[in-house]
Amino acid sequence: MQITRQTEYAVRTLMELAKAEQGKLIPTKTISLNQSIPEVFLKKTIQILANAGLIVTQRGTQGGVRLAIPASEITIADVFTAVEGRLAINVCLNEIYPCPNKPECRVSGVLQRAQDALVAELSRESIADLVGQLEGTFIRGN
Amino acid sequence: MQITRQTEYAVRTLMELAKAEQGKLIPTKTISLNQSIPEVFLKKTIQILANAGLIVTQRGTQGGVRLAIPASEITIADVFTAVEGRLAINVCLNEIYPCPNKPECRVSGVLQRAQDALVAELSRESIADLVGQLEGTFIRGN
DNA sequence: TTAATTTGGATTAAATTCATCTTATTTATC
DNA sequence: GATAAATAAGATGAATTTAATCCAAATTAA
Repeated sequence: MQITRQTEYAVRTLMELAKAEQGKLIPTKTISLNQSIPEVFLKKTIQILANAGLIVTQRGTQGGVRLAIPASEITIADVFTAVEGRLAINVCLNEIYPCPNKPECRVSGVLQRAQDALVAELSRESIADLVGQLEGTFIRGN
Repeated sequence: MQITRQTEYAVRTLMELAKAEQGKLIPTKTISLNQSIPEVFLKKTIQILANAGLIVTQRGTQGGVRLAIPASEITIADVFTAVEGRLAINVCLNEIYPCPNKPECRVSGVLQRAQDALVAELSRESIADLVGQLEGTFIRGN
């Protein structure tokens, strides 16, 4: 019942990018050093965040990583979903899971409500909130 | 970010006992069959619940398992804690974890609030609620 | 007292997940 | 072309989860 290290790493990576100058590319190594995240593991995390459309990567010299959308539009719940996949605190809450007695199952009922409460809190705050950033200052790159 | 199968098994085990006649001993095998829980694995779960003081076990012929306290006094959160240990959705939320910048860390802040919301929901309902049982009918054995 | 039943507890093992490391490739810039 | 940096595939080791085996201890009934 714990999030993985990678999920926290992802949140901290996005915070690091949010704190940087708008649109500026930050090398993975810098994030790794600033946030004490194992570099090679961070690379994988960055790929995940890029595939999820939360960040943009740029190869080559002067390359690096930057936010793809404003930090104020990335909720913590978004990060969780990007890294861990669809959030489900129990197998049975995954719509793919073939639990035969789903509608009337009272266990899944409680778990669903608990999960909803969790997600609501995680959706309440954005990366921008975490770094104490003012809104409306993001300039979309191209 | 998922509970273990064992935690769900524990909830279902307690529900099974709550549905039984008050104070009646139910053999592990019966619970295993009724709830489709691997028998040997269930034994371990039962030991955990017994150590947590939620159930009472009795060896020998006609032996089995029964609730140690009224089903209305066992919340789902209690079961989670008994099986998974102190509930903490991130390592840093464990008071033992030596995160140097705990007080001002905003990540742990969000996570703490999310966890609180989760626990609140899990504490709202008891095993008795899950089986739709009337309260006040429990007779404490000796 | 003996046999049957049932939990207790230790050990082992398979499967999965986590976290990290390795190595090589591609891309961009100077 | 040399260099810097991301991309990608995959290997590895540790931890966790889930499960199975086996034998010991306790209790009850015949």
